[in-house]
Amino acid sequence: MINMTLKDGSMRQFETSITVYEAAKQISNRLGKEALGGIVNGKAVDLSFVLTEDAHLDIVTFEHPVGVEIFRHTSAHIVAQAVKRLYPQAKLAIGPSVEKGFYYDFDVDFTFKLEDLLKIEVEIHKIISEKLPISRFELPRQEAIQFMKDKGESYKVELIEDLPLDVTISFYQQGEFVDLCAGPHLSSTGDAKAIKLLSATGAYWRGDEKRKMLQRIYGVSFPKAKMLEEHLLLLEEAKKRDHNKIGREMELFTTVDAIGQGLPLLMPKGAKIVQILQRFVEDTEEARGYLLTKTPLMAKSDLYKISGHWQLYRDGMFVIPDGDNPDDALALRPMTCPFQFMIFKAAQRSYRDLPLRYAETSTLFRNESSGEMHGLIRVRQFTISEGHLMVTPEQLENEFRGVVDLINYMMDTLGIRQDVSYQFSKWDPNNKGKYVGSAEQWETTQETMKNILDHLQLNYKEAEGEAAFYGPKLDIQFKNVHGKEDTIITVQIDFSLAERFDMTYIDSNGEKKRPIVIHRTSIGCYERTLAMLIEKYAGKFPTWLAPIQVKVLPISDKYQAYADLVVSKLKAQRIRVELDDRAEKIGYKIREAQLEKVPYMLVVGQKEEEETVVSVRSRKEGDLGTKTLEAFIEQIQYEVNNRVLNYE
RNA sequence: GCCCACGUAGCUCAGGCGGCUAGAGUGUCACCUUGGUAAGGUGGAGGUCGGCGGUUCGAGUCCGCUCGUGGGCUCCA
Repeated sequence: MINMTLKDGSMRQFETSITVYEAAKQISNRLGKEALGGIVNGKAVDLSFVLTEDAHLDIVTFEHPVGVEIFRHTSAHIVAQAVKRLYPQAKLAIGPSVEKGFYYDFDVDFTFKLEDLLKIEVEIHKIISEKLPISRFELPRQEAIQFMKDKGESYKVELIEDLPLDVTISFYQQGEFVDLCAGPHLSSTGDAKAIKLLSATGAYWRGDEKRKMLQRIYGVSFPKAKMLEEHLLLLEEAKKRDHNKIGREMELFTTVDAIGQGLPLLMPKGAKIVQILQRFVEDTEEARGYLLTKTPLMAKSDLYKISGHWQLYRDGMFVIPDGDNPDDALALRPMTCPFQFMIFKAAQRSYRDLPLRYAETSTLFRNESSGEMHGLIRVRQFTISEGHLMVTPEQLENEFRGVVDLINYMMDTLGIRQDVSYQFSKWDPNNKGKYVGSAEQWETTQETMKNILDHLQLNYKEAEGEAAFYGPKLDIQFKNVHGKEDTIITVQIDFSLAERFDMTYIDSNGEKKRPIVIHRTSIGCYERTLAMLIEKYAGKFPTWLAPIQVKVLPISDKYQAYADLVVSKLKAQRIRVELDDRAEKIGYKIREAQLEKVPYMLVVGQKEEEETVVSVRSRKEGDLGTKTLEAFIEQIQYEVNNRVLNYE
């Protein structure tokens, strides 16, 4: 008799040893049909895993993340099998399940074109219909290495050699195809059902750009064809919110070949939104004790040599030669820190002056590599709500909290707080050359930061090797419509640069001390934030952010004079208004205004003129009936002053 | 920087196995219509098919290079 504790806490007894699959069938018919694998005492296993003793058992289906992983991982193996059949010389690298599906990397002496993917898909469907049983076997380390050597799979050999000595080395076989894999997997290739290949791209072996570029095939898979169709439809829908598409359609920004990559132009409507955000940010920061600075956009190399940028970040900077002497070069600034540090240093500071909080709406330049630019999200010139706080060690935690509070306020005001995730970005101790400062400094700073984050009860994930070169970061991440994650806001604690810049303050004992620096942004960079807002609201911005808040639509040109009066009264109240006085019918004008995503339309005709009112139509709710202009102005001002959010 | 896909009118796109004067919708302009809550009608203008070079009797179409856009890799706000 063995006892299994199920995930709902109930207990189940089985006569003798039994496979996970049989157990699932006995628990329920449905579970037997849908089971993809199991979790036994926290460890994911195949359906064929034999239960021999008491344990916690969780049967996983496609509704469980582990089930999805098993499913997608097997899909990757099927892709690899298909590729090996069509291109026997292809060498296998790795093929994991990832958030958006799965991929498999191959070393081939050509590149996969779209038409190759189609051929591979045909072979995949063959393999699925062959219903090949998938079985697991284990080999001792040396035999495993020899086994893969014999097959000419040099990448697999490298992988095995790098495995920890105590780990069990397992393989999975389906038909003629064998792959090194920890598993678990489905029981048969027939269970993989609906696999779709999405793209072929290049990817460096082990993510190292100095090593060989392999060919990666991305795909996605589901247990039912219908689920796959729905998923593909969802991807299409998401692309309709793409800030690149909406931003260009709504004339928020554009790009021009002759100006260059990563250098978007904000058009009047986009610039208006950024201006609104910037005013809001600067006012809020001032209210919270920040001092505004305005510093140069470029500096001599001397400055960057002190900060470490010249040594560690030179590839990322635009360097401007100055005469014949390379030592006299200027560089456009990639960060504001050294400039604000110099302001700190421009006077003798006392502990009574701290904390000093500097803020600047700062334009930065970063020479991103050419394949990196993306709409407004990755650009070469951007403007960030930058700031640095110089604090004493005692003030650090409180000031850090203050920064997080400011950030939360910003995110709440924009309505995006529930859409972000927190990441604690740490250094990579195995790559010390990328950073300034000692290992001890890094470890203690990270510990300090971790404590603060824990006190703040932020639900963060840790990311090694993601720190800035001068310190660990709290990164606030958001995902774009393609599911790609980017940092929108960041806070960093820096124990290094104060030393490099010889920044000091006099403490209460009259001794010189180094301040701790908090690098932070309150709303991130305006271009990227705008991109995120476009995608968040699909262009239907809240009234306070909408570049055009009201469109006045006269029924005909007989009411032009009244329409002009309405427009001028709104303008006098600083409401952003446009007049559509084209000789078109009202239905047509409404349709256009609606497609332009203007929050309010005011229809004016004979009735309105006689009664001196306006007919209000909202983007969201349609016809709202007539109101006096004063009442409408009051309503819109309420929305603007309170920064009312809307989700449509 | 590397890999994949793409670049045709202001915008969205069709076409393309090399062959008359390159199409549509939408926008824009003119005229008619003066209207009541998501598209009224007619007509006109607008393109050296991203750029440069090559193959050819002939290139928007084929080839090479280049610029740009989108998606990945490395990197990063």
